[in-house]
Amino acid sequence: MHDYRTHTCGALRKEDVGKTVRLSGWVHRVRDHGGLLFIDLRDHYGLTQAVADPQSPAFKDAEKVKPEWVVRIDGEVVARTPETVNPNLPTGEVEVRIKSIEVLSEAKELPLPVFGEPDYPEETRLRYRFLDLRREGLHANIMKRQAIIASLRDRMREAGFFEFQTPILTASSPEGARDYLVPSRVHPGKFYALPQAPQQFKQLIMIAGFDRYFQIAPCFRDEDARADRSPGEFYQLDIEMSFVTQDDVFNAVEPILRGLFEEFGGGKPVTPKFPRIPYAEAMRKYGTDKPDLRNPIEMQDATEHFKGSGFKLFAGMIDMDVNTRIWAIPAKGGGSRAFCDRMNAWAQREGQPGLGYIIFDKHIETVVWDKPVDALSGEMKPSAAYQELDPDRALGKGPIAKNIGQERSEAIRQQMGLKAGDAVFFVAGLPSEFVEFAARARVKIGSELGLTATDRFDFCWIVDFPMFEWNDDEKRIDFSHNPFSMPQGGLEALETKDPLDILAYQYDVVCNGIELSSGAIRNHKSEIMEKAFAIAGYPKDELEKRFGGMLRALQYGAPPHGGIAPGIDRMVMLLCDEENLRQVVMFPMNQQAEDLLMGAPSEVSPKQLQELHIRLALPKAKG
RNA sequence: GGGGGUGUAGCUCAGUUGGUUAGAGCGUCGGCCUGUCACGCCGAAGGUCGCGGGUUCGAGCCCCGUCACUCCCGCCA
Repeated sequence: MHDYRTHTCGALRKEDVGKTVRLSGWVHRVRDHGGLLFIDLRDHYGLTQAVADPQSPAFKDAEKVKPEWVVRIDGEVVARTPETVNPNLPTGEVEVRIKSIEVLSEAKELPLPVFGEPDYPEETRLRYRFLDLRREGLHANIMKRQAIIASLRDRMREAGFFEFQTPILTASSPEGARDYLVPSRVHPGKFYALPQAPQQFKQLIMIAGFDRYFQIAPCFRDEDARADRSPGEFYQLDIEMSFVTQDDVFNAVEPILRGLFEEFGGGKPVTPKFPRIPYAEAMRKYGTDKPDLRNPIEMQDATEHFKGSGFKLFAGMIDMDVNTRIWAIPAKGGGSRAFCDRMNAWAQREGQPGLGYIIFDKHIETVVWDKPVDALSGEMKPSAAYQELDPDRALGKGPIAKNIGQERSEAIRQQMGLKAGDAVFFVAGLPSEFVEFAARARVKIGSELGLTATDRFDFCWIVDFPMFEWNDDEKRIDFSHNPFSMPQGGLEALETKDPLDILAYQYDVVCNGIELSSGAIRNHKSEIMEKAFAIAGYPKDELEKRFGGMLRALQYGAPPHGGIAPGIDRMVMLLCDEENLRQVVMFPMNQQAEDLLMGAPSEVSPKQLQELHIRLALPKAKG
């Protein structure tokens, strides 16, 4: 018989009744009835109930075991009587009658229970991550993560991609995030950097002629953490393809993402054909470049309706500044005073002056009869009654409606496609200043009114990002996304158009309001790269210094190429329905970028520093 | 770097207007219990109320400082 087990704790079934078996695992729960003792034995594969009675010579040993001890149990598989079957366990039709039990490893009193799934402080969980990982929910998430990654590898290979590794110790890139630096022992005073992404390497792989690359790529950025953003390190499904247009990238990646979400999304429907929304349109309709399309609300411009209107606040703003815009946010089913006031109060809490609205009520008017109401009695009884005049119309209510009048209110209602019982909210001013709030109002209205679906994966491509943007702090033109993107219109556009009007073959893929990835068709011509960097204020020698390798590669026959890099952690979070990365990463760091289990970062010995030619210049202690 | 939240038993939390000896559930320990699977019942141990200072006759509670964790802003080509 094997030293530790003949079966796993998830294996035994009714067919195994009568077998003598050996199981090893952790003591999950003990239920001691005095005359009868149950031990739930757990391993990776499942849970099996073992039972000891006082006649058994093992009873005394079995009484001693405690939760999370590791034990080996020898015994006989017996069928449970019908009334004692546990339908919640795959092994619930049988149990193991204990013949002998041996303790392989004891456990101290637990700092956090493995049994059950309540919340525990992050610090404890991270310090005892190995215990936390034994718990069912986290264990399942980590297993799902590895299945997702395995599936991605299969799908990528099936789609004709090849997995290549790229260096971890590489050169610092001055663009983008803060680098993690690694001192060089051999070259005093010089440093490697960990890659923020294999961006340049994957382009070099294309230039080297390998045609289709992917990698489950570790990326390192020394930036502060968020709930959905690990400090330090994370993984991307890094993809690059040669001789492709933007459409080719979409056509390659979309089925992989859709298939993945269909496979692991628990049956939630996935967008059959990802819509492609230009950046400018997304900003106009949703106020953001990562819209949650489960929320059906689309904003519209309603400036015209307020021009010269009796609502002096908005009309005045329009007169003062031609760039003033009034955006309307439709709120189906939001046509109640209580709801609109609540939204207004919310806006004020958010630091806004308020959130103007029109409520659309039923088109009802008071009608006075001066004819007999009761024909039989003939009694003359002038009385008031209400009549719904026109079910296709609605009556605008609220201060704004009062000031702009019914005609303009009705025009707004028709433009927004609203009915009686609905409402519309307005944000006013310069779009650049209010979009962010408008986007939040859209999200708030959608969720408050229950308009936003919760049981779907809604994908879209955001396309046609601007190549450059105005950096108002430094009063200069910046790259708005990736400096390696191909501008639409190529060199000619760069030479003739206003830089801020130039679009790039730059795209994002968004799911449920979460940006999964950016990607681009790359700039494969050195002269276009030189021109683009010149517009962003980098002279040629600067470009040479920073991206010399890349620039050189572009001068020796670079194929047109492009790619994308969806974030693995975020996809797993979506598929595990988790809000926090720590629920889907095996050994995460805390928000201060510390590994509490291993004790990283840590001080190193003077000898190590000496070898690296490093002397510390520590900040003075506070106080 | 900045803002918010939290910090009370091993764990999750309650703790009234500042007022006697700071409570509950889970866990731990002891006892009882032959069909439980969140077993049940009885009992016990377990507290620097994050830390330091202040106000007060009196502070878990109020004030100041500080630390830790967390969420957010900045940052993340």
